[in-house]
Amino acid sequence: MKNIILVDGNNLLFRSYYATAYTGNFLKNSRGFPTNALYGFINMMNKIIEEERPTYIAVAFDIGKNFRKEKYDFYKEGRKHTPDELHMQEPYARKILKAMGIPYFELAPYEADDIIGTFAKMVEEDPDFVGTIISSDRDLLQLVSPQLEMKLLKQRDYIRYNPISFMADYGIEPIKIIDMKALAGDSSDNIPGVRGIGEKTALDLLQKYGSLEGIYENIENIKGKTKEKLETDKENAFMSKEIATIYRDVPLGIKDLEDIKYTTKKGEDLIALYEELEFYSFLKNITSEKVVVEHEYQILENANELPDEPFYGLYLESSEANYFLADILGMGISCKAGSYFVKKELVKDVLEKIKDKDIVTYDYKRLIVSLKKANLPLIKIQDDYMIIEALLSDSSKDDIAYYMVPNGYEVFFLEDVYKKSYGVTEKMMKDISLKARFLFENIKNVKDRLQEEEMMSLYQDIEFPLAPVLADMEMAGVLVKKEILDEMKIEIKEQIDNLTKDIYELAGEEFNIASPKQLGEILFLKLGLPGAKKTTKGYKTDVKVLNKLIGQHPIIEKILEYRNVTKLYSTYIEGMENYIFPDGKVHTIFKQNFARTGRLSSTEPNLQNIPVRNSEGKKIRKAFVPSNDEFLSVDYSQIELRILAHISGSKELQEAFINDQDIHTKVAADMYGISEDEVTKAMRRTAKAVIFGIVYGISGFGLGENLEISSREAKQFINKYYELYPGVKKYMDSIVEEAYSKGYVRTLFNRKRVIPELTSTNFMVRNAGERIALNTPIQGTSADIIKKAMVEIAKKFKEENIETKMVLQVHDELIFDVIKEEKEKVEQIVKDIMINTIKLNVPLKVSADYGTDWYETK
DNA sequence: CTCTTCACG
DNA sequence: ACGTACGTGAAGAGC
Repeated sequence: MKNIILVDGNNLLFRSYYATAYTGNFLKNSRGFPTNALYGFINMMNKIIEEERPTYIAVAFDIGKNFRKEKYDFYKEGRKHTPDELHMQEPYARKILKAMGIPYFELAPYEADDIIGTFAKMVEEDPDFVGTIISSDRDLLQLVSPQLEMKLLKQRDYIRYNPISFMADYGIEPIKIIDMKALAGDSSDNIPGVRGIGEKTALDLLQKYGSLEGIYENIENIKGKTKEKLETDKENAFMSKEIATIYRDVPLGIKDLEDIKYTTKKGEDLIALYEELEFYSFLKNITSEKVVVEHEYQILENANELPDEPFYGLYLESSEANYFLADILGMGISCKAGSYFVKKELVKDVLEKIKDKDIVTYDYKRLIVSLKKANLPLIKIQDDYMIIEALLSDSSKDDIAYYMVPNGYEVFFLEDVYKKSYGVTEKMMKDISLKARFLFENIKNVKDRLQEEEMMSLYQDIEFPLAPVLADMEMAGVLVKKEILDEMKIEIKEQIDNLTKDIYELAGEEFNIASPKQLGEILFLKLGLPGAKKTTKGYKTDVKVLNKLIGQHPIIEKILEYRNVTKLYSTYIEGMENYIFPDGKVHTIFKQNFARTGRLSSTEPNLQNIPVRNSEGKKIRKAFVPSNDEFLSVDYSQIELRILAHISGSKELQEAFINDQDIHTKVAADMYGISEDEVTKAMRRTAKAVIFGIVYGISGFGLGENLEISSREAKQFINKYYELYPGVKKYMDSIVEEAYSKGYVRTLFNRKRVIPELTSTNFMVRNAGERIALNTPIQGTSADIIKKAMVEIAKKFKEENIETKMVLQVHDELIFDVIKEEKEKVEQIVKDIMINTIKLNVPLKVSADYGTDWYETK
């Protein structure tokens, strides 16, 4: 099959330019020549080649006069003139394509769309071809056909349309895009359409009457204003249709599609261009493409064969992602003298031999659990490459292959390793030893970078020592009483059955209540309830929507209850039972370096989202019981707010914490201008919502939704808060400004988060970036503090020979499985460390609770 | 495989 | 005028 790719070159170049242009200070080479558009353009072309694997390709550009504009003066009127900085880059886009071996076309008076249209026609005349059009311009959707898809580029990703998916989204055939433009017009091209008719009405009309012509033939069946509008602007409609129609017979001067066959070309011309533009990263990619790291290794037969050296790279490969279920596939060891594959049977001897040496590994926590599980000796490790890379890179990956493959170390990705069920192949042994070699060769480099980024202390004092602490917590596990879950199961099953029956009766038919699509149709079509909100697929039926409908129909409350109980049933009862190991415990896996703020996350099962807010759901916690005598839960009170008080320097806020006031009551009193004993529950609730919202960068609208008040009122609350706490407002403004200028923010412990959203041209995405800038230092510092406390607690427990186990962390809370003789001592140590692990300008406060199951704890 | 919904801090 | 609170993980539906 011949795969053809048709690229809208102008569109890609424009998008790349505007992606970074708004700052006014974008990429230039050392001679001041702007290169920002080209940089993005090359990136996109490389990605297209890599992802689409074209066998035929053409890029189309606009050039010179344009026949639509010649005929209709207003066409594309009001468009800003192409900025000089972009104009200068245009010829280079052509040169680069030529050097890449990618044919491009431009021909006045036609536009890029018409050129693509012409190729589309040629594709349809040859059944051997299939292909994809690439652009963010929706006009081109009219060319979608059974042979030709379109990748419609969006801000961050894209949607792929074929005739079927297009029909599903729009309810009309792709070619009818033309008729839609004829009716709704297009403000970006200044196509008038019919005044007063937008996309929604246009689609409705087209779904009914098929085409623009069909609509006017049936004009008598159309009522009211719409009819009037259609009659007034009939001429405009047909003219708009003409303008929107892509021309498909551009004289391109090629024989057939064989003329645009693609053959990779990355020769000297391209190198020269990259050098001129100073695109060193691209240069490295094309030159390093040939540089595949050669790798020799030995299969170790005896531990004595391993040379005695001071420093080794060690990599352990598991048979699956969850290391509590996995087996050891083998181990790689690398040192100056060479690289070795160590089979499972020999791991023990090798570990004995190197136990006092310097060792760097990848995923220390996995190593500890895997060795322990296989009854192998645990050895001391100096560094964990995975943790270091996670601190350094913007998106963390738990698969070492992501760091190796781009550098020429050719290994399988874990996804593939875990798929293989036919034992340890030669390729796998090679890969495993190569991974160890990669660690050996590159650890110095990443540690230097860590030093440059000033995160060495974060790594050495917190993240690295935390890995074995988490390993111990995971291995300790939490005991779950299956009998209790089973009891609840029976009870809840009955509730579900009853609710199902009631709902069917109230709806007048049977349907899948768990399907938002079917439920939406029942509620809003069949029962005709008001307030329908559409998503792309159907109606929204989430809690917010349903809550607004309470009182309108008795089915609503039943559905809410149904949602409650089925969630409990499938996620927390059945779901939890599936994770219980033969020892009667669940062993969650904490992801240490995944969350962008530095928080932990918990998986298989997630023990950080066990119900607590709702009294029915909270009962699940009765099933979690201590292995020793009691649970102790110690949580920080309002840690994020205390951090805000500290880093913002707000004197008012700090004082409130220093005086140990109830912060929500205090803020409520200030906001309403009354004394604290006059504050009602509702006032406190409002203040609390405002305080939380501030930390997240909320808008008046958002707070209004949350409190069910008007946006205007909500905005007034927010302004009042800023007035009372000017330090907070100042912090918010300055951290956002700093984030824009540096491109990243940091926590108190120097953890860094790059925020690419801030460079987006999209208003929405940029706003989200600002909120991230605001929130990350707060959430992240809180994560740093509790991580540090955990390390210190584990250390102290060890020193004092305490056998009580720390078992869970839930962001601002630590849970211990306590031996009763150690109770007082443990509580003292934990509280003391949590409070004093860092000195802020405000005191930290904790509260402790005991229980014989998790339900009783608090 | 993506979307929607809902559980937690 | 935009579209509307940060950070997660799991389950079910439906393509």
